[in-house]
Amino acid sequence: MSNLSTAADDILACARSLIVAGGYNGFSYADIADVVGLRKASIHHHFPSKVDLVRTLVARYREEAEAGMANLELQVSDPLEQLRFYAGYWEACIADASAPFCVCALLASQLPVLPEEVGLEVRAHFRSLSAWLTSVLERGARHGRLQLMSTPRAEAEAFMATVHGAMLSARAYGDPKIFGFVTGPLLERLAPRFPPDLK
Amino acid sequence: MSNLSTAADDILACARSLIVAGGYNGFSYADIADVVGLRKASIHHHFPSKVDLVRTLVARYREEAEAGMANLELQVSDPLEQLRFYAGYWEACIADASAPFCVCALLASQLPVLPEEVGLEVRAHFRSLSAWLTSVLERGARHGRLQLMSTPRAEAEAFMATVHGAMLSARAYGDPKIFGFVTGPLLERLAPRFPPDLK
DNA sequence: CTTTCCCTACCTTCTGGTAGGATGGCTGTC
DNA sequence: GACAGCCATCCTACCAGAAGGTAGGGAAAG
Repeated sequence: MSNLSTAADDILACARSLIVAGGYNGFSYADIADVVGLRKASIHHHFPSKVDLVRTLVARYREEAEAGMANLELQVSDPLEQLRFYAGYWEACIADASAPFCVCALLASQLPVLPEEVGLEVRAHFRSLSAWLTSVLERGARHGRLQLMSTPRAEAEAFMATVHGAMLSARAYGDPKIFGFVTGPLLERLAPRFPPDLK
Repeated sequence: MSNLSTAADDILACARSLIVAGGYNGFSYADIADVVGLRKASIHHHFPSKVDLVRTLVARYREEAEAGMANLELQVSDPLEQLRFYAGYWEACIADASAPFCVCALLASQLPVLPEEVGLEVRAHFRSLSAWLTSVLERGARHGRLQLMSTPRAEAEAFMATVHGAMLSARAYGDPKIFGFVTGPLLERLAPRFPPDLK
């Protein structure tokens, strides 16, 4: 076991951070080669074309995201706490600059110029994230743990949009704190004014 | 008067729509040349470098935005109506696909790989938009025309983030209606439950 | 003795950008 | 009005480097 096929993983990790920084056209095979310490041709050995690389990168990202949502369902039962955890995850990623943007959100902004296969993966992530948020909000509303002002679906789309917009603002202002500044009140608003049970 | 220096305007308009589609690295001088019917070298005559082109493009975009805000202050007095107009403007742009994304929002997502001069303009737009939204919300709250749940500044940042995120979702889903689906409830929530005067 | 991984070397196309020439409209001056 | 000069616009032709990608060989592990 141990470090099986580290090279491919390194390449994917490097490409991910490069995409997060500048999108699909913001990096090249040469950029990756410089960072991981391989030659361009060796990158092509692992991922024949750029489309291959980015498609598998996004596919893996989606798997991780799905796993994260599934895990959150197991570990945390309270819907509000699930949302808090989700927002907190991104707040931490942005604060320590380890992954200051969602790969799919960034790629989605360039959808019109994305290779079709990549675009399909990106869209799928949006649907999956939206579906999960909808289910969390629906359950929270049903159990009186969340206070919605419209349908779960509408609140979910608004929640997702606000989180993505908060990432953008944090980047635009060059200030990680703006993310929490935006998502904090968003979560507060969803918390019930008079908690049905005292925690 | 009449069509003075139409060429430069054509180039800027074309570059704008190309940036809206794919960002700074998503287009080339050759792409512009194909569309406006000039040769690459002629584009360089009007805008010596790509940085020149995009910097003036964003500067002009900012001027238009500032003018739009100023005009809105003159034409519409009610803060809620101002916000509605702002959101409605983008809803229309997205629906007819004429400008399905804010140039600065798209460029902001690629800030780390943007030339510094362009980045500065982009950041300036965010500050200016945020400042205007803050003033609208502050005034609305003061006059009882808007119902805020936190400070005007916080609501302004949340509003801006949600609008940007809604643009992203509309693009990701390939469905212009999602923009209104997200921004509609956002505006409703700001509208006073019991209007202080009956319109 | 095949497969995996990585290499050097090379290719084609695209990239932003430059040099320098042709056209043609606007000046000022006689 | 004629004429020279200027300058804005657009062109062809070119360049160096970066883009994504290919061909084929060497080492080493199974």
